[in-house]
Amino acid sequence: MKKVAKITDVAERAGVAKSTVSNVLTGRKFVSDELRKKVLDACNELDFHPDFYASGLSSRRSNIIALLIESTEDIERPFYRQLIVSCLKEASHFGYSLLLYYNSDRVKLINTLRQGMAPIDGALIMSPFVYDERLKHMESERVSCVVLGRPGGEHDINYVDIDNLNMVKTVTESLIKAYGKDIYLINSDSRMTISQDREAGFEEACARNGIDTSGRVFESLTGSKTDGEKFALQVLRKDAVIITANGLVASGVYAAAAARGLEVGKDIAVFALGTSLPSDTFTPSLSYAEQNYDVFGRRAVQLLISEIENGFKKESVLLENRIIHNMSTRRVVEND
Amino acid sequence: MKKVAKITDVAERAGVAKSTVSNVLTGRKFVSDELRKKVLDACNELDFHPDFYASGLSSRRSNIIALLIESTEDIERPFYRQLIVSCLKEASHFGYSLLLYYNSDRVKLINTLRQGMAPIDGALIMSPFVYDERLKHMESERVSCVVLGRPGGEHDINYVDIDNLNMVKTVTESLIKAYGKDIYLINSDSRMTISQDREAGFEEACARNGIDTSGRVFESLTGSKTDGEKFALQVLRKDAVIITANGLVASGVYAAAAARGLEVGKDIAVFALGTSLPSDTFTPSLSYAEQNYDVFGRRAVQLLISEIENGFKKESVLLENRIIHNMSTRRVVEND
DNA sequence: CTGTTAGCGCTTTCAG
DNA sequence: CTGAAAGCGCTAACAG
Repeated sequence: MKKVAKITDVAERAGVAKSTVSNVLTGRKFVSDELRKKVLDACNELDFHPDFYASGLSSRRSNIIALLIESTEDIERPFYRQLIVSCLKEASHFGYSLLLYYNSDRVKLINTLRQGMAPIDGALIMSPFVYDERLKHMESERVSCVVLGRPGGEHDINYVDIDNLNMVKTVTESLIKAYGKDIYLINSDSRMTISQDREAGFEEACARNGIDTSGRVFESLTGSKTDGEKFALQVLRKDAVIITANGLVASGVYAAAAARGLEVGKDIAVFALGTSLPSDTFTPSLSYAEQNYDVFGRRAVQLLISEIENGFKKESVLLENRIIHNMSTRRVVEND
Repeated sequence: MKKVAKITDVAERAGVAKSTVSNVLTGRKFVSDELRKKVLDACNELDFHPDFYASGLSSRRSNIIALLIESTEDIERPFYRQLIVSCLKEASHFGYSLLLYYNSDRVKLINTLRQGMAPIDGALIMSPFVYDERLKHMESERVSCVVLGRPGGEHDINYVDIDNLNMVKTVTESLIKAYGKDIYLINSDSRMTISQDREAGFEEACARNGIDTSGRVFESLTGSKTDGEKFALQVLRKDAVIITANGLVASGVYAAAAARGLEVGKDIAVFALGTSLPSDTFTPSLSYAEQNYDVFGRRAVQLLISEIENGFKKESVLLENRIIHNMSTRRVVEND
């Protein structure tokens, strides 16, 4: 039964001081090549591996970042699934691992941000947390944080968000120009800030074109094909435009159009503000806004790691979506 | 500038011994209700939170489990995205968080399994790791592990896998019975064990029905619609059966069928061994095997946590997929 | 650049 | 149940 080597053993074997071993391991102080090699050799010979807890107890560094998710969120959504993967990739790229917390108890989640409470150098948090006063009361004694989404008010916390408002505004305007003023929005859960931003963009564009939006915005809580079909059947006529929150809802609109004998793209327009279904699984191909959740996660991680390694500097990020016009809004393209 | 409370402060405030505080916090020894309350109150008043590193250094427990992913794996695959989410949900359910490691260096990944190398109580590892001899050489000094996928040979490590072989065998047999012997498999990357298992199942069923499989198995490395269309066009005739690795490839087969003037379900059969596209986005609806990656991850986590908390006990798991026959294999249903 | 030493904050032991 | 004390294994400060 061989014992596990510790830093003392390595020092002894290499014939150097304990601190020298520590210095070559952490790289925080220069050590001559000769000694460095001796130390490294000794480490190999003894199959030495530093202890995480012990080094963390002194250095307070773990090379781990956390992603905090409140379990009221539906983590099965494509958004989260993509986000987690993107964050993981980017974190790994910088030599960090990603620790996922998923809890219904926000207090627990927030407490995890305290220095030393969890083995993390920093954390990615979702925007609702920012409103929590507890977060304010621990400004000084918490780890680095970056917020995902739009935080309300002023905070000394960096954030990353997608510019939903301007995206929807742009889309709405170009659709009105190509198809006219009979335009509708089938939005998702209005409690989500993303829905609020989207609706605001829609309203702004309509206002500019003298369109009264009452009766023009629907809320689909399920985000399902059924909902899309149901709402579309209520309003669909020639030259109508329907903007949907996602691809599934759009597929319902397609079904409604078929039922009404209207040709998508030619008679009516359909645009999805986000979709996890490939646009060419639709006939005619669906126009949509590319939800770049990938860069969303990546930029957030970059911001966080920069803050961990170089200290805080105010530098939040607003990302633009790419708008893809396919055959379901063909008049827009033909206009150009 | 208030200082952060430590266990000594709590003890002082509660008027008890340091060890008593520790005992109520860890729950490892009985403490009278009276004292327990005093301690808990003191914790609240002082806003005390135990230090992760310090308690880990003594107790060697973190309530964190890891998922190790080699970065040669394409983590964007639906499999991984679902797996991560399922593991996270299940881990949280038991009060654990999930730490994700994603690295190209397998040695580093394996070293992470050593006791104390990382703040983890156990780890989920992918099957390729198991073949690594380094893993064997550290049996005694590693954390608890559960393998995801089929490990070769005998190991004293529990694993969870999906029974792909029998699933494909069953599907193949019932398709032959309903449509005849002109059957094909468009498989995915043959280096993946899942592909091997699937091909084996296909071969077994064919052998039993006196079918020579040469020229009947295609390998689609891209798993794309294009590939499905390409291969299907080579072999598609009336009464042909094509089993595909996924839904995208199946959509290519649908396209090929249309080009040939063959009606899916009636003239030919299409079956997807897995698909991330909802089957009703296909017309006619696609038959498929439900890839239950969700229970896959959950069972693995359950196994791991049981091992962490109750010690190792040989109890691996083989999961069955549910086979869903829709309109694209309608003769199978009509046969019944 | 080296080597000693003092912690880091908690758990555990053991005699009272 | 208490209280003192001995670690856990490493980092960091400081005198050489």
